[in-house]
Amino acid sequence: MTYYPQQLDPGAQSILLGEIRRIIAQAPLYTPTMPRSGKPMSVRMTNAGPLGWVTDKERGYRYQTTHPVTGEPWPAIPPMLLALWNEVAGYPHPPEACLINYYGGAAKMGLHQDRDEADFDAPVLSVSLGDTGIFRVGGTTRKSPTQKFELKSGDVFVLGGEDRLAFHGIDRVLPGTSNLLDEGGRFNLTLRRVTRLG
DNA sequence: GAGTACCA
DNA sequence: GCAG
Repeated sequence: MTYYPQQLDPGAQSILLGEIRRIIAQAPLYTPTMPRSGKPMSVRMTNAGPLGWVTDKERGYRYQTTHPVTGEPWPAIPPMLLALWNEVAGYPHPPEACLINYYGGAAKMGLHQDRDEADFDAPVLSVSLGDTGIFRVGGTTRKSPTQKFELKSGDVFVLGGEDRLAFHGIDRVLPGTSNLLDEGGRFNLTLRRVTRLG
């Protein structure tokens, strides 16, 4: 099941953006690379929480406790995001990872599944900040048809239940559709439970 | 042919 | 330019 439980109002969006800026000051955005090929992704990433999702040529997709460039532990997940999870996720254990993706100018992300977690019972909760993203979701196989949605600044979106393993991606970001970020572009935050049990 | 968070 |  996919659903939009709520929209953050502009005040909440700018408070959340401040939290993200604080995280990035401590754990800078970096450019992840694909397993085996080492090709760079167009989004830049960082994380908050006890675990962060990373990828590189040598070791591939995984969660780890430290930033791959600085070697430091990830900053804490902002309390307001933990509160949002409690309101909306319907899952009795807190998220362990908050992946922060920044889509600059032409950044996009191809269709993929979030399947590097041990717990697929917990939903994945996403928050969009900044320019509108064209989001594509399909089914659990690559051949199933896809649908497009616009994810606007402040949109809270949940992939759970049957759709927890749905293929999804961002086709592109529409420049100039939000004035939240001075530099333009889009932040997407995804909260995930990684390990089983609490 | 499998796999594909890239690239075409 | 956009769709798939």
